Amino acid sequence: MEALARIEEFRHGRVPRAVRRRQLVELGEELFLERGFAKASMDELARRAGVTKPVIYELFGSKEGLFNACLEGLALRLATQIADAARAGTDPESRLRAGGLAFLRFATENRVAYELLYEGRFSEAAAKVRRRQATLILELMREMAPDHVDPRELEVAANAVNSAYEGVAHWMWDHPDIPLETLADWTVELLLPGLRRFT
Amino acid sequence: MEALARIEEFRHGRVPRAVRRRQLVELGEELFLERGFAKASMDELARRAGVTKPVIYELFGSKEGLFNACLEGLALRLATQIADAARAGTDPESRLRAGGLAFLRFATENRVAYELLYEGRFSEAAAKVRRRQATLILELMREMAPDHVDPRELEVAANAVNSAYEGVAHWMWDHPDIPLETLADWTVELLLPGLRRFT
DNA sequence: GCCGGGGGTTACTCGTGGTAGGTTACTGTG
DNA sequence: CACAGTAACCTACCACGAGTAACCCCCGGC
Repeated sequence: MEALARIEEFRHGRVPRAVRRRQLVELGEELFLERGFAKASMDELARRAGVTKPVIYELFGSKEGLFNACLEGLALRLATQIADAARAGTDPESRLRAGGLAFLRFATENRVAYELLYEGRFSEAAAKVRRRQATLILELMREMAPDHVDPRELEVAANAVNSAYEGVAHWMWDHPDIPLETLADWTVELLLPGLRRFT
Repeated sequence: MEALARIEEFRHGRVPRAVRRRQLVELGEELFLERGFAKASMDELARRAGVTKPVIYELFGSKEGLFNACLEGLALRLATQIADAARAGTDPESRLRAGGLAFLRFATENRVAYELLYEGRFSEAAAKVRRRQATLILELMREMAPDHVDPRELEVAANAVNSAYEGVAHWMWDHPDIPLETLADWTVELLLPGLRRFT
């Protein structure tokens, strides 16, 4: 902290790599959130950071590289919020309920950020995040599942559950009048019966 | 047919708007499938069509406009295949089974096309296609649903089902060893119990 | 024969991702 | 204290792609 403060005082705005990197990721996140990936310009980021482009390219290699770095934090926040909520429950139903609710809450409170996560399927970053999410759900399910279930089938179910919640989130954005909790309940009621086999 | 053939003979490659339009949509579809939206260049499309860019812009207004036009056909094919399959069944279970299977089949046989449909959530076209798909499922469900169910809840369920199948399709691409029919069965078994309330 | 308009082209602008090569400020070493 | 060496940074550019203004040319109808 105090070390950072001292470092920030470098004359001429000159700053160590690590610090500049963090600053750019932060400003980049803002910019991507405002404009989306395609319309965000590296020139503008450079302007906002009071730096020139080669600095950014030195640190991140490419626009996609910067994008990946910016998604890191977002994806982590999402994953931990869901995991924490789900693992607070003990029985399968309460875990699904809590996890789903946490996800929908995240989706409302960070709508733009969440949309950003899934912008551009071609971005390898987005695909990775998607997989990570599904894996997390898979882990959570595995913790409750008996041994005799086909692991492949469990995997498919985890993916389906993940995507189903995504779909619900999209619907939710178009219908803000329906309370989030109601939506979470509906989704649980839809998915839970089919999930009982895995518990 | 014969009228078209006569028209194609126009000297200097000069051709009526409607014909040029169809040709460009066809070539555009190819190009987008090859390169994806972002990396497909209008200059190249123009080259391939043996035409210059202003012609394209005259007909479609913008790159997104062309993209929309190209998605039209794809989305239509997808929707009709699912609808036909689903409506062939009589009871809810067989309809879900048939519809889901049709979707997964489409996803395998037209993988690139399908990915294209969902590339770029910001593309209004993609969002529209997504909504249309969900609406189709909703229609199919409504045909079997009793009167007492909350229409909102039904809508949410339709979206969830749609997205769940999307997720399964993605998993499928990463695991080609699992037969499509098995996957379809698993998905039905996962979703059907929760859907019985709506029948 | 002339003229109106549909179909097409040339030749640009402007913005943006990306880079080569030079410059400045700080740091450790004799 | 001079003097590398290096980390941070900048100027000035390139290539390329979306989109456009202004012009052309050929055909059918009068």
